Amino acid sequence: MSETETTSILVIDDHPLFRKGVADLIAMDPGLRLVGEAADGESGVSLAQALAPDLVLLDLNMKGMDGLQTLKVLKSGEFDARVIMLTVSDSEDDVVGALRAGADGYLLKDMEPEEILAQLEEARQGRVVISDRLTELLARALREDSRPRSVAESGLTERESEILKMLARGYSNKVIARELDIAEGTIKVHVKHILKKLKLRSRVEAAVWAVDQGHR
Amino acid sequence: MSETETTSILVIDDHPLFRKGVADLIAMDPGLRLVGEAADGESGVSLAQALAPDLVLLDLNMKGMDGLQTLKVLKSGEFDARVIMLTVSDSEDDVVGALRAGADGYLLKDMEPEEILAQLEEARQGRVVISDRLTELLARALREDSRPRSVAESGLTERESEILKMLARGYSNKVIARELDIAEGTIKVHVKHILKKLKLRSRVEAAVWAVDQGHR
DNA sequence: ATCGGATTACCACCAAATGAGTAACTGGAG
DNA sequence: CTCCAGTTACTCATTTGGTGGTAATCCGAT
Repeated sequence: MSETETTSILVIDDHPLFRKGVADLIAMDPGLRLVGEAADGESGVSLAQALAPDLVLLDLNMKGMDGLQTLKVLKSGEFDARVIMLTVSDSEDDVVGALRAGADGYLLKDMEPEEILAQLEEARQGRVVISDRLTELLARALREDSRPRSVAESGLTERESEILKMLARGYSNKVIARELDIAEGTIKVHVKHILKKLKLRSRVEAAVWAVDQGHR
Repeated sequence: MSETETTSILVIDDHPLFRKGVADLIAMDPGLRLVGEAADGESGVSLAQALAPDLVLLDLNMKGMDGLQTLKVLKSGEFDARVIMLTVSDSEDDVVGALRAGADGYLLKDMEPEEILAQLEEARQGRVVISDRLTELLARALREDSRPRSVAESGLTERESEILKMLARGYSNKVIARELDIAEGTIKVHVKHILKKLKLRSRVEAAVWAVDQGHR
C-alpha cells in the first residue's frame, strides 16, 4: 500500500490525552495516517500549511485562538484540506456556527471509535459528516433560519398579532376566547395560522418567540 | 349610626354627564343620598373632609390629580369614608393598583344601574364590592403576586430547572425526554412539579415566566 | 443503625387542551 | 365581482396536565 493511498490527518486539540486517543484510533485504520498534531490554533494553521493534510480534525474549545477562529483561517487560506470538527459541544450555536464557517463535518467526541473511523472514511470521500445526534438540532436550526425575524414580515393579520400577544402571556385558547368574546374554535384557527406563518410547531414556541421579540 | 338612616354619598368624577347619571341613579334609591359632587381630585378631597360622607364614588381617569392619587390622599387622612372606584378601566394594573391603595370596591361603569345600586348597598354594609367581570383578573393578579420571583426561591431541583430551561425553548415533553434520555412520563411528572412550585397553570406560562426571568 | 425526607425515575389512567384538516358564511376593500 | 380577514363548525390524533401510586438512592438526624 503506497503512501499516497492513505489519508493524511492533522489533529488540532489542546488536550494531550485526547490527541493520544485519536492517534491510537487512527493507527487502528491502515487507510489513515496521522501526519501531525497541534495543541493550539496558531501552530495548527502552520502545520496545516506545511503538511497539506487530507483531513484536519479540529477541536472547538481551545485556549488562545479557538476552534471557530482556526476553522475560519483554515478555510480562508488556499488549503483544500477538509476540516472536521471533533468536539464535545452539542450546542446549537457551536454546530451551526461551525458549519456556517465552512466545516466539512461535525463529530462528537462521545461517539463510538468505530463510528468515528467510519465517518472519517466518509469525509475522505468528500461527504459532509455529522453526528446522528445533531441532525435533529440541525433541522431545527435550518427552520429557524427561514423564520421571519419580525412581526412585520411575518404577514400576521391584526387579529393574529393580537392573539399572539395573548399567547405570550400564557393564555389558553379558552381564556383568549373569553377575552375577545369570540368562539374558542376561532382562536384555534388563528393559532393554527400563526404557527404556519411563523413556521413554528406549538403555542409554546410561539409564546417564547413573541416574548423574545419583545411583544408584551 | 346617626340621625339618618340613609347613606350619604360623594361623587368625584370629571365628567359632568356621568355625575348627572349617577345622581339620577342615587335618587332612585331612597336609602341613598347624594351629598356632594366634585369634578377633580383636589376639590373632591376638600368635600370629603367637609361632608364626611359614608361612601365616596371615585373615577380613575381624571385630569389633574388622578383617581389613584386622590384615593391615596383619601385613605391617608383621618376619614373613614369607604371609597368605591367607579370607572371604565378594566385593566389589571388599574384594578390591582386601586385595591392595593385601599379602595373598598371597584365597579365598572358599564354595569347595569340596578346592579350598581345593589353593590353600593353591599358596600355600605362594609363589604368590598368588585364587578364580576374582574374577579377572574383579580384571581390571576393574586396568584402572580404570590409567585416566586426567582428560581432560587422557587425551590426547583436541579433536574426541574434543567427541564424548565427546555420548556423555555419551546420543547415538547417528547423532545425533552429524548434529549435527557429518560421516559416521557418522567418529564410529565417534572413539569407537573414545576407548575406546582411556580404556581402556574400551563407549560406556556412556565415558558414565558422562564424567558422573562432570563433563563435561556 | 435506622428513620425520614428529598430527589429522581417510572407507571397507568383519565380529562382537558391542543393542532391539523376541511368546509362554509360574512362583510368590506379594491 | 372577487379577494381577504374574520368567523364558526365539525372531525381526528396527539399532547398536556392531574391523580395516585411504586421504587431506588442519598443524606442528615435521631
